[in-house]
Order: sequence, then C-alpha cells, then structure tokens
Amino acid sequence: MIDKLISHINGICLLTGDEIEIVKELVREKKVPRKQFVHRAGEVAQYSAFVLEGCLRSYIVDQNGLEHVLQFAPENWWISDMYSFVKQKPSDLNIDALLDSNVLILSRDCQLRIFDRIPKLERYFRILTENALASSNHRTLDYLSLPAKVRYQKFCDLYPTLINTLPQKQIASYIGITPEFLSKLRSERS
Amino acid sequence: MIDKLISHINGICLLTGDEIEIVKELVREKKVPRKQFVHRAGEVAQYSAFVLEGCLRSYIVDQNGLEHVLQFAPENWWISDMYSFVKQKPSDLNIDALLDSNVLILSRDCQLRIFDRIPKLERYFRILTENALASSNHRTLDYLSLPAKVRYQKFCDLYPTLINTLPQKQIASYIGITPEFLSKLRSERS
DNA sequence: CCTATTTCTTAAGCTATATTAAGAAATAAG
DNA sequence: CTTATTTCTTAATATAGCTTAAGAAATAGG
Repeated sequence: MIDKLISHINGICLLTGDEIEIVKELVREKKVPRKQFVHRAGEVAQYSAFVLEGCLRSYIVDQNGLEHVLQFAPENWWISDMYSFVKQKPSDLNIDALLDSNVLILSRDCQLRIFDRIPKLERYFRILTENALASSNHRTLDYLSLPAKVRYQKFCDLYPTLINTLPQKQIASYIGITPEFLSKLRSERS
Repeated sequence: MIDKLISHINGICLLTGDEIEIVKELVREKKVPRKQFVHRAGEVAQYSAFVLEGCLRSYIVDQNGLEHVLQFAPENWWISDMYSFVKQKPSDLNIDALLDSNVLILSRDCQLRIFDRIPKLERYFRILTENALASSNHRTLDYLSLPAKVRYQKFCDLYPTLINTLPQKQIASYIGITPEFLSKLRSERS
C-alpha cells in the first residue's frame, strides 16, 4: 500500500532505493473509518495525510452550525490543515473521512527533518504546494466570476469520480451553495 | 533597493555573502508605471515579481468585461500568475500596476536553476508558497461562510494600508462584490 | 491651474440564491 | 430484513447583493 506514495513521489522526482527506505520509515499507515476525525478544529495539526483508499475532506463549521468544505482528498491526494500544520497553531478546520479510508500520516517534525536529509523531498512538497496554490487561485476566481450552475458544471468536469461517490450535499458545500439549490440546478435541463 | 529582497529572504533563511551576490545577479530591477502590464492574459508568464515600491495586482476579465482581483502586491510581496509561471502555459490572469511601481523580476528558468545551486532558496520559496496557500484557504472559507460586510471588515483588519491607498473599486472586486454595494455597506453605521 | 477621466454615492427595481418545511428516496446499522 | 438516519427533491417565501442610471467628488495628467 505504501508503494502508492512512492509512485506518487516518483512521478515528480525519482527516489533512490535508500531514499525510498527512509520515506517508508517516516510515514505511518492508519485506518480511518467513515466519520472519524483526522484533525479537529481548535487543535494543532500534527499530521498531513496521504490517502491510500477512501476519501477525506477538510471543512469548517460556521456560526450557524453550517459546514463549508475546503477540500476533498480522494486516493493519491494529500490533505492537511495547511495553516495549522505549518505554523503549529490551532485553527478552525476539521478533517474527517467521508468514506472508510486508509491513509499514511506524516508529522510536521518528520517532514522538516526529511527536508534536510533528502532535499528532493523538499522539492516534491514545493511542487505539490505550488500546484495546490494554482488550483486554489482558480477556484477563487471561479467563485468571483461564475454563477453557481457553471461552477457545478466545472466541478463535474474536474472531479468526475467524486460526483458519483460523494453525497450531493458535500458537493454543494464545496461549490458554495445550499443542497436545495443544487438539487434545483440539477433538475433544470441542459 | 535590491536589499529589500535580501532582507526579506534573510527573514526566512539566512544567506551567506556569496549567496547574496548570486541572488543579486539573478533578478533585474524594473520600473512599472501605473496601469502598465507585467503580464497579460493569453501569454506564458515569464516572470515572478517582487515589489520594491508601489503596488501591483493580478486579475481576470470575465465574459461580461468585469474585472475580478485575485491578489494585491504592495511592497515586499511577490506576485505572479502561479499557474502559468509553474506550468509555462498561457492562462487568463493579467498583472498590472495600480500605482507607479518598482519591482524585481525573476524568470522561472533562473528560479529553477537557483534551486539547484542554493537549496536554501528552494526552502524560501517553499515556505512562501505554503503561507500563500494557507492564506488562500482562509479566503476561500471566508467567501463560503461570511456575508460581504464581514468580509470587508476582515479585509480592513488584514490590510489596513491598502484601504487608504487603493480605490474602493479594487477592494470591492477583491472581496467579491460590486463597488455600489460596497459603497452601501460603508454608509451603514457600526 | 484646467479639463478629462475615474471613482464614489444614492436609489429604485431586479435576480440569483437562501430559508423553511415537509415528504420521498436512499442508505446505514442493528 | 427492519428501522433509524441521512440525503434528496419540490415549492413557497424571503433576502443579499446586482443592475442601471445619473449626479457629485476626487484625481490624473497635460
């Protein structure tokens, strides 16, 4: 299973056999049943998680008790509370499993230590973070410039797998509308 | 002037005298008068820019001809079309100057070469990108969960300098509302 | 200084999306 | 299987924020 992570890293920068062994020692495999938390609002994020199977999400709960999804992490995605993980301060993100999942966890300590031992991995994470920022920028601009229907269509194009595995409620939350309104959009033809 | 960049880098990871010289050779100073473009939609982003004086912004123009601001970059901020800069593909962001400005520009080629020569700088940019992603996540969640008035108040708290130097129009665009509606919000008391 | 341009304000009417509610359908969990 | 829980749908009503328009104020640039 851990080979999924190795393949992912190798897709960005090739590791030697020794380096692969080091990586394998740094991460820990963990089962996360549906609805179980990987990180709770108010706590300092200890880990970043790489999803081997299943799907996690990060989200906040607002003053009215409504949830707002920041990120979905299906197979082969990393997920963390970036702010809390990097600054080692509490923030208000929650991370939990939407499906029974299996993940690898990496602590910030380990990550920082590994950056000194294997600069190639600092590069790997730099590139992942650059890509994540580019995607996030794209999402921000979509939110600023497009009506809900178009944002939904783009979501379907971008994440066709998620459309079939996740409740519509979660997708509505991600694109920033109520589930009732998404239901209405979907019932319109074209 | 270029020392502003050196100080900024030193605030994150200390450079040796030699390294400082190398950095100085890689960037180029450039004046950017108000309204002049640093990057145009449809082109491949050659440069990332570090603002020494003035203020730049990145934005898109939507189908209706309306502008939507992704980022402001006052003094000591980096700005680029991250997607285009990283992938070396065209995208639809524009970057121009809101005030007469003075910037340092760094090409992607130079940046990648410098990462191999001075790993410390790969670290510097990794950290900047992590912080930018954390901020972007925050903005996304604010947009999903807060009404315009609160988003405006948070903007005022976060960027007090910009409130006084930039046209309200630009700020309205950043927080995702029309200038007319921002004007209305501002006229309400409390 | 003077003029052109850009920005800001106000207000009336409009629309995309939210809220509430309640039943139907699907799914989870004993 | 059966029941409880969660999710989805529909529809009526409400509202935050948009559009349009037009004048006032501020600013840029000759």
